[in-house]
Amino acid sequence: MNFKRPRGTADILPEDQPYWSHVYSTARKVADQFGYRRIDTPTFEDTNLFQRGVGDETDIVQKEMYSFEDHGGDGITLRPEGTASVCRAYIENGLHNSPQPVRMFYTAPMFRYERPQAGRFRQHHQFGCEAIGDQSPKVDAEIIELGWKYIADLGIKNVTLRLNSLGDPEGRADYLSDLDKYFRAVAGQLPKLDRARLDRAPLRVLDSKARETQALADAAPKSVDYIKDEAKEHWDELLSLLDNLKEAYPDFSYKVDHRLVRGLDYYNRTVFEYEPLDAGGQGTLLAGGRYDPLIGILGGQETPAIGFGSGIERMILELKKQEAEIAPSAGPDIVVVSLGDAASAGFKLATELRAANVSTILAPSRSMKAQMRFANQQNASNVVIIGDREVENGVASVKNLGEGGHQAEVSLDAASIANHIRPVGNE
RNA sequence: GUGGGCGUAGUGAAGAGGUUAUCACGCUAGGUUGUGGCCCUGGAGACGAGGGUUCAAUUCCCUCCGCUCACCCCA
Repeated sequence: MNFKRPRGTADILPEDQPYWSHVYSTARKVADQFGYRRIDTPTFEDTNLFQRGVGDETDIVQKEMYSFEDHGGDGITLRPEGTASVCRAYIENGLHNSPQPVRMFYTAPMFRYERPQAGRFRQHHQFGCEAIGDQSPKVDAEIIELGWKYIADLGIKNVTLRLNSLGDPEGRADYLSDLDKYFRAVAGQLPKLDRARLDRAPLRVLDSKARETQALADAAPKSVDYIKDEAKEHWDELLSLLDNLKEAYPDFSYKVDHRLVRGLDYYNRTVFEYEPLDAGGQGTLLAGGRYDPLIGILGGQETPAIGFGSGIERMILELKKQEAEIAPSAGPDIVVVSLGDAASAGFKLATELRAANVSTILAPSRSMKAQMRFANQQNASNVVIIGDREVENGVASVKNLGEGGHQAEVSLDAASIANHIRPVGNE
């Protein structure tokens, strides 16, 4: 009986790692440019944190959490998303005593019990950013800009930004009741699925994929027409800030989409989503919004906040789809090829080279030809060949594996050799 | 949870109701024990599981399992 990885999980093999390091290093670099500092929180948390934070009624909490009781009887859940944990950490560590807003980012695995499909897994990874402690629309714009720059710097093209405002909870009742009224009136034209949705989550009817519904949803009451006062000012200012972004990012554009709603309960006001133009099913690359009520819900003092999460697997899928150029992982500086009795001298030399910070792999004990082939497959820049002849004369043959294949005899010591090697294609 | 598609070496494919299941790439050993990429030769490695039909099934049928895509939902 062979073991298999659990459903919905993936082995990220060495050959795939160049994509992952590209995404991680870009995320880190962009976060850095915006002054977001890394935070790491535990992989598992108190189950109640997510029930309260994400929302008891959401699908995530209802049917997708990996929850269990530990040996001490505590309710534990593998984190299904990042925001609740970051807010918990903000409260628990008294980060409201730091200069506000507190800007933080994370990259971490998330766990949801789902049926896997393209771009969806039971364990997936997210890069997320959160700005906590500032209600200004400038922070909304900043977070949206950060997401834009991240995607652009990754090398992903043809992405659209959609955004919407859900207003504040107090003002939302009117909108929800009008929306409900509207859909009830045309319920006969809705597919069965959407009629069911109308009962449990009227907002979700808006982003239905059914053609019949979409036409009706387009004409439905719009959230942005209902928001007023501060929420309205906030929204208008955000839009004008976003318009300004076009100067710095010529490709930047956004579309207000009143059908954009988000599945997590904690959002208010701004919500947004980045998606490839030709997105199929699981298209969303990055999504987020403002969640001013959340920290209060979790027991902290009312603190405005906004953030986003983005799926790393989905970014990589899109990079591959767009055939983006990714730097391949580098081969070693040196492969040491040793013959017969010189093997121990070869091992010693490899050690000395590494001590001199030259990346060095020892070729396996095979024929000369096989060792050379090995060096080539490792993508090595140089081989150092030592046989009995070299050991006797205290030298080593250093050969560059580029086009010319220049070879020279060098004194058999790490310093001389390190001094003599070149990268491939730069002789 | 619902619905579609698919299960042959590591990967991608071919195959027939009946002796050693084919090909390519990859892996590995060599091509007279000192020079890689190309080329040549050899080797290892597979019919998802269980039942049924049949003299005979990897091939036909059923069930299960797995993978995959879509819906739901979401990154």
